[in-house]
Amino acid sequence: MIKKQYWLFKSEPTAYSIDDMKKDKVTYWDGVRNYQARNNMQSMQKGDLALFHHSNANPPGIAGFVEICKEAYPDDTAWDPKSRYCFKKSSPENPIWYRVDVKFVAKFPEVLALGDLKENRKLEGMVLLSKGSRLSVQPVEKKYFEVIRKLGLKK
DNA sequence: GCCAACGTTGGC
DNA sequence: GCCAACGTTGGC
Repeated sequence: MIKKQYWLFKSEPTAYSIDDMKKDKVTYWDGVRNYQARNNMQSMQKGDLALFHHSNANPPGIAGFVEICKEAYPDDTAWDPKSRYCFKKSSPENPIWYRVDVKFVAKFPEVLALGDLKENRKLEGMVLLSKGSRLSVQPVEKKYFEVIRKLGLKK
């Protein structure tokens, strides 16, 4: 049994929100063009859980969570010249970029606003809350994940 | 819309 | 391999 890991995805709700996720049930998380985020995706294992964060939203915050249902595989939008995510150095022989499939698990009744999370002392030290944290795919420690899951589902 | 923080690019 | 310039992210 491999130990379960926890993650966080950021998404702009105007582009793809938790409601889209809920409607689609399963989606592939593509378009990631940042090496650190990619490395995180390659570390994901089937069954891992990931928080779903709304960025550039009002308010920004965590809207629910999802489960990884397919591990990293090449993101073919990277060498599709028609894709807005096209990346010239990428090709089927040398994919560079990867994506994972995720499955909807839960939408929190209310978004957990970033401002409130920052004031929660149980979440001190969480990557998302550190200043200037722009990474779009982040690891989350289990203790933080559990605190957030409880906060989100309790309301 | 501003701007701080961070990543990437490219000249040297 | 340094680092300045530039682009992007994302909270506010």
